[in-house]
Amino acid sequence: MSEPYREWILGSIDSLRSRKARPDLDRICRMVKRRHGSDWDRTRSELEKLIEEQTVLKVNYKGSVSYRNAAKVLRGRRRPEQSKCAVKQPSLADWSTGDSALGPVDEEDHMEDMEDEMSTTAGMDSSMDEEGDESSLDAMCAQSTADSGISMSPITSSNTSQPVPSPASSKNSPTHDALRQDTDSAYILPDHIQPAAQQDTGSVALVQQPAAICLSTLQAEDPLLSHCTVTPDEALKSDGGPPAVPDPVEEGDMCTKSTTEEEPVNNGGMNNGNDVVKREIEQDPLLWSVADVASYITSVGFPEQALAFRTQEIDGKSLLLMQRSDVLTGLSIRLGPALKIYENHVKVLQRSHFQDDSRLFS
DNA sequence: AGCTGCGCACAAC
DNA sequence: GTTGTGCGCAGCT
Repeated sequence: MSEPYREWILGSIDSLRSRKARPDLDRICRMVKRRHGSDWDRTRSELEKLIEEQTVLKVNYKGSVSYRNAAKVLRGRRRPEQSKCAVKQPSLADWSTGDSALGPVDEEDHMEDMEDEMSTTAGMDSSMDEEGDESSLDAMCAQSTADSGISMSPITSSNTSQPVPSPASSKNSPTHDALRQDTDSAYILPDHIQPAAQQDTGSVALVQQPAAICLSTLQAEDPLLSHCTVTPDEALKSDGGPPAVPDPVEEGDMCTKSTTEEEPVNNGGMNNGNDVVKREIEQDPLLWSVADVASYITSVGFPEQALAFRTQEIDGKSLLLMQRSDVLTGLSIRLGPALKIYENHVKVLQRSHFQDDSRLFS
């Protein structure tokens, strides 16, 4: 999609929200048209694209369609109201793992945090079936995941993408969340990415999907991994940072702990997908575009947070200039992932980059 | 007429 | 009690 539209639409949504107006299609299109003169249909189609890539979330709130700026929803302390109505279909899960999105209190340790990050599955709602007048948009419903590290990433494939079911977190009883029925408001996936389990009754199964799903999702959603055929661990571990930098462990845990730790410089097992990642990593981060940065953040296991980087238009230069506080507070991402991203990736990239620079001058 | 601000009620947590 | 949401109304342009 064209960048201006992203800004325009997100800006309109934010603006509408700030004045307590429902950010629905009508208001969004009207505002974009008024502010920027954009054609209504064009705005609508661009909005559709944003929904598809989950920059915008389409929700059903209090019986009407509403749109959310995904980057801001991520920090939501809870999901929109739900469970007010009778359930027609089992929803997949709590989209926000509301409790865990509340703040840093549950970021006490890495394991807990990783469980936390994985504790959210795609929230979906069958209630959207009731809508009949927004044919195109209806097919493009965004899932929301405040905590899932994966499912917020852009969907690039219409037939391979799946929301990432997350391993259950005993702490937050995600199974219960998963079984909670989204009715009044929920984030919805397009049909083509609706997991099969949602179409039957397999909510529990979904929230406990094996790690392999993580890879398929990464492959489907992350261009850098789109060719990947390795295990999730390999995919995640091999790209943890620039060469010669120890790879953080936790990202590997995102999907499975089945592999042993490897040095990231050991690319012996890398496949094409990882080669892509490697090439990008080896490229000077200074040259990275916003998309490159987002892809990198996604590739190291933080697709949800990558969205924040994209939203804040962090390119390679910005990334190398980022300070700890910028990552921790400037991106509106949760403290746990933010700390990991900064300590394990941003800092590492910066160190590597500036070491290279200093070598040049010495 | 259309846009904006906001009090208020509601629901989730 | 806190927070997110948005209806509905009043004021503004």
